[in-house]
Amino acid sequence: MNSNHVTKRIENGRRKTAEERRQDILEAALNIFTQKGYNGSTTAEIARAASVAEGTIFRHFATKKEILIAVLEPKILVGLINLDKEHREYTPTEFFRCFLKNRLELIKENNGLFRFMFAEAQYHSEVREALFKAILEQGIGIIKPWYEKGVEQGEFRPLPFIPTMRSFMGMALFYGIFNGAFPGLPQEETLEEAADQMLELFFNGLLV
Amino acid sequence: MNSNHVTKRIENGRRKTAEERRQDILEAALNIFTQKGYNGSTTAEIARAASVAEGTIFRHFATKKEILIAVLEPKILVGLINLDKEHREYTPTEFFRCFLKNRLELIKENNGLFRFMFAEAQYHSEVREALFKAILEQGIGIIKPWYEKGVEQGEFRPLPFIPTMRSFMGMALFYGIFNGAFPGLPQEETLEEAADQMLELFFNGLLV
DNA sequence: TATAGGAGTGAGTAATCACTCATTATTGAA
DNA sequence: TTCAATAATGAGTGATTACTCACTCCTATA
Repeated sequence: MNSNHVTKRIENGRRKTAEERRQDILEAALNIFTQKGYNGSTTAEIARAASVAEGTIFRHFATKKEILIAVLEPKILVGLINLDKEHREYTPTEFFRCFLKNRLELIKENNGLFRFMFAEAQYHSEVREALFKAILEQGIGIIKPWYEKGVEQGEFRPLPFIPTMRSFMGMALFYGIFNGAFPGLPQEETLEEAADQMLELFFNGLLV
Repeated sequence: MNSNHVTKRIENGRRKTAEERRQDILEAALNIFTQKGYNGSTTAEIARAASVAEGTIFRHFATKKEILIAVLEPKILVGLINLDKEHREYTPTEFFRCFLKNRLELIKENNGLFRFMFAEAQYHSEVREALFKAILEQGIGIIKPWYEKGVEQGEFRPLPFIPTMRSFMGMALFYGIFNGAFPGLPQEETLEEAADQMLELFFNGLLV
């Protein structure tokens, strides 16, 4: 007996479009996923959070895993920083400063998402490969040209690129992701200060 | 009808002790957990991997979650490095070199475990808190005295400790954990070389 | 040798899961 | 207004889950 059927409407009385419903579900799924992990979340829970019936979910996505992919797909490609807005002549050093601050902001704003992505990358090869590709693209595609420019101009020492980039990314990710995971970690600094301290070490090292 | 009952024995014909069985189960559980995650693993699977009946598991552990805790408990405390074996007069710089190599080896040997711990820390507060405590103990308890000694002796610049330590740990963890997760990452170096390159950057910085 | 009790077993259980589908609601076009 | 197409629904389904328990096996002691 399916008698009390009332489809939800938005203000102007229009029923939501299929695309809007899809987005509702994805948004709810991301929320639940980041809280409980993929395997710890149920489709019933996601449906409740999205205010739709469980069956509706499977009208928009064939399987639960398809939701996971659809959730991460647009998020994983957020590699493009808007360095270009000023666009005028960065020195390589300035580029690194700007890039780091940009990444730290991004990670801070999407903290749960980032932690979730790295966690699930272990268990889902699709996620792992997409994330791997994104990291490489940022590292090789964006950073490397600036790094080489810095070396050519005599601004940077000619250290091997991959290990240097890996250390740089490690600093940023550990600050952004783990600080979010362990909110008790002693950290008085603002994001701006944290970036400056990281850069001070990265550029000049610990030794006198 | 439970008629074909044959308890397994080890070489000398003795039945395993309760403690030995417990360890079998923990070892099997760690294997399964690191492959599929906590929620992705089933007690039936763990039992099969440990060559015991599913019921046996629940004679040794009250719940599945208790297995998780028992698996990680001894692993999480592996903070004590054996720097002391030579024991003679490290300079602070030498300490950092030795500590880093030691940690990289540890992470490499227990790669799946480390990734699993960080992943599950998100979803289980017990794991999170234990891990958090271990990180703090290593950072504050082990590294800090050496760091301060280095500053006093004029070997290190007086940078703020927490951000510096965080960057240091970030480099090490990102190398150890993510390199294990993304085996395709370009990395020709041995662990020894990787450590040296990390230290070169950490001590002297990128700028000329 | 007899026996008490701990260790081990695996079929059974209630709960929960992802997913289905018959039915109803809502739409835009004719 | 009618109607065909599409969207939404939620009870239902078979599979799977963590966990139980009645029972058997094993061993240490007397």
